[in-house]
Amino acid sequence: MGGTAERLLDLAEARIREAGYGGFSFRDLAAEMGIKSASVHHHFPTKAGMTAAVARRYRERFFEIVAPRRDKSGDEAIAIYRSAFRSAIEQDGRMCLNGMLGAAAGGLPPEVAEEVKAFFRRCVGDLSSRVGGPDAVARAFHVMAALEGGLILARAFRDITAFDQATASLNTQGQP
Amino acid sequence: MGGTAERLLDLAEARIREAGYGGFSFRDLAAEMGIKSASVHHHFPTKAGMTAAVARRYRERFFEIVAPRRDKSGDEAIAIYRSAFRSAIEQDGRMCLNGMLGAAAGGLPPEVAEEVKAFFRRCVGDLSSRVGGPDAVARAFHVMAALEGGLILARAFRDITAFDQATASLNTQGQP
DNA sequence: GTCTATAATTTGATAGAC
DNA sequence: GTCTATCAAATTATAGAC
Repeated sequence: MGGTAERLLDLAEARIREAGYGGFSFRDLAAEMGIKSASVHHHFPTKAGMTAAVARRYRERFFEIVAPRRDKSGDEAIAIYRSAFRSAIEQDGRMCLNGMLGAAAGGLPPEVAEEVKAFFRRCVGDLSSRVGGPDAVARAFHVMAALEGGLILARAFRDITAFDQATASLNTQGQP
Repeated sequence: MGGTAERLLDLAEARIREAGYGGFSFRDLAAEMGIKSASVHHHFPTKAGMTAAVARRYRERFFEIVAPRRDKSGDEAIAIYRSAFRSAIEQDGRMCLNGMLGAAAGGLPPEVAEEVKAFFRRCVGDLSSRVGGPDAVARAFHVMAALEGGLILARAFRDITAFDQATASLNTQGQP
C-alpha cells in the first residue's frame, strides 16, 4: 500500500485534473517524487498507458463510492452522484478526470479515450437504471452533463457556488 | 478579410477546441498554413497572447449570434443558446472553446483564464436577465453547465445524440 | 527500483537578412 | 511578411550500470 507506483498515479491524476493530458510530464512527476524520470518509466513504460491506468483507478474508486448504496434510487441516486462530484472540486479545486479527458477526447491516445468512454457509459447505465421511467436515459445524460459542466463553471470562476447553483435543480426536478 | 492573422486564429481555434491549450503549437499552425513558425510569431508574439485573441474573437462571434434576438426571452433564449452550442459540435465535432479552456483553467496563463471567465460571466448575465424570475441566475448557471457538459458527453461517445439527450429537458423545464 | 547518460524530437521564442 | 538560422529548454523514451 502506498507504493511508488500508487503515489505516481496520485500525482498524475492531480496534474491531469488540473491541466489535462498535455499538462503533465514524467519529469514533473519524478521531480515531485524526488526520483528521476527514467524511474517513472520503469513503473509505467508509456504516458498513454499511465494515463489509462489513472483512468481505470479513478473509475473503480468512483463506483466504490457511488455503487454500494444501490438500494437508493431516483432523486437519492442523483444526490449521491452530485455529492461525489462536488467533493472532487471541494477537496482540491480540480476537474473530474473524465470530464477533463472527455473534452479533449479528439486528441487522446485511443486506449485513454476508451477508458473515458467506459466511465461515462457506466455512469449513464447506473443512473438511468436507478432513476427509472420512460426518460431515464435522457435524464441520466442530463445529470452527468450538468455535473461535468458545473465543474467547468466552478473552475472558470474559481468559485464552488457556481457548481452549487448549476446543479441545485437536479434533485428537485421531479420524476416522470 | 481572410488575412494571414485571421486564418491563423481559425487554425488555432480548431486545435484548441480539439486538444486544448497544450494541444497546439506554432509549428503545427505554420505547417498547416504553409509558412514557418517564425512568421506566426510575427503576427502573434506569444502563445498566451494568441490564445487570448482566439478567445476574444470567439466570444464576440458567439454574442453576435446569440444577442441580436434580444426580444426573445425565457425558453426561447435557452433554445437559442442550445442551438448555438449544438452547431459547434455538429459542424466539426469539437468542444466549445471556453468549455475546453475552462476545464483546464488552473494551468492557463492568467490573461487566457480572464477571457474564459469573461465569456461565462456574460453568458450567465445575458441568460439570467432573459429568463427572469427569482431563480434566474441559478437557472442560467444550470443551462450553461448542461450545454458544456453535453458537449463533453458527445465528444466522449463521439455521438451527437448524447448532447441532444443531455439538453432535451432544458427548454421544457418550465419557469418558476 | 533507481540511477546516469543519452537519443531523437518538439517546443516557444529571437535575431537578422530579404 | 516571410524567410533562414538558431537557441535554450522540455519532451517521451531507451540502454545499461548498480
